[in-house]
Amino acid sequence: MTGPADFDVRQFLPYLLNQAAEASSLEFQKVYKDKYGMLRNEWRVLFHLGIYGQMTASDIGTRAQMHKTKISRAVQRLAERRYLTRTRAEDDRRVEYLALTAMGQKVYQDLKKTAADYDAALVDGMSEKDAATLRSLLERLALRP
Amino acid sequence: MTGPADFDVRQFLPYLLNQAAEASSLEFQKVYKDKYGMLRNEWRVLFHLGIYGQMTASDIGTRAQMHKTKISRAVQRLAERRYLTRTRAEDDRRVEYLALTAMGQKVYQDLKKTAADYDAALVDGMSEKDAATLRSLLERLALRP
DNA sequence: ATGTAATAGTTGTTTTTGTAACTAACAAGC
DNA sequence: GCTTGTTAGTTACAAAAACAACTATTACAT
Repeated sequence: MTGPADFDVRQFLPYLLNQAAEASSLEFQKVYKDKYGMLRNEWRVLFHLGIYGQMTASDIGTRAQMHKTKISRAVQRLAERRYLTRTRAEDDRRVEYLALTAMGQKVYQDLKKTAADYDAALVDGMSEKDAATLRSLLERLALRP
Repeated sequence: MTGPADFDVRQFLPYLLNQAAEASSLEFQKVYKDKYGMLRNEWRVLFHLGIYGQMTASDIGTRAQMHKTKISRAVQRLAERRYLTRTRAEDDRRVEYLALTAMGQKVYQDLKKTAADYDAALVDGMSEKDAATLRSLLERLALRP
């Protein structure tokens, strides 16, 4: 039985997850940063709009588990760069519909392709099965309340 | 064959890793933050010293893949709280040996125990085998240059 | 020995984030 | 209709991270 007494903190999941997340984000981060001047939160908002089309800031918050201030600022910057448009809802004037512009779509497609390639490099050497297990467990950990 | 065209960005490893890392860090973060007023980098430095005993800031940097400014500031705060002591090396006066005080050790032991419990909760419901696969793949991703 | 480079660690400045408080619009109960 | 509460989103301020420049010391080559 493995108790707390001989627990190896180097194997602590939050630590391993952070290490892996930081390391694996590094290379891809450079792409959206250097090429498009984007921050991580902006990339997240962008790809959610790319996937789902038009949605509100709250929708994004729910889907991406992002706080509303992060979204608010990311949306501002993306709007400045003309990657998205904001449309006030007519039935509920608190709400704003967000959608990518043509330019935003192009950036999304480009980044998505780069992401696909980079993802392939990351799982290179892993078995299909292990990679699938990894993704599924990560999803599960991410959804944990 | 799965090409970039139909790649689902929601399955992008860096994204999943960041989501899982953020979510899983949350609960534990509160412990070292609220109970000991520590930041993540301080917790990292602390547990490295707890594991390896005396080491230099550079050693920690190598082991934990942390930048030296992060370490420098974390060490400062830990020293202020009397969780560690700094000893100038006699043979090379640029170097400082860091080691936990008795109080630092106690904090480390307490956090380690909490971490062990929390880790157990995280893997609860996973098979032993899957949990092991997860840790091993994370380690591998973390070490990627 | 002496100028050049490298290493250990710190400090200063700028960006980003986190937290809380805020405005505006809507909803519901009485 | 008017108070109370809720939701959408923004803004202000404080905390933290990133990045670059810095000091001090040692190593190395000529």
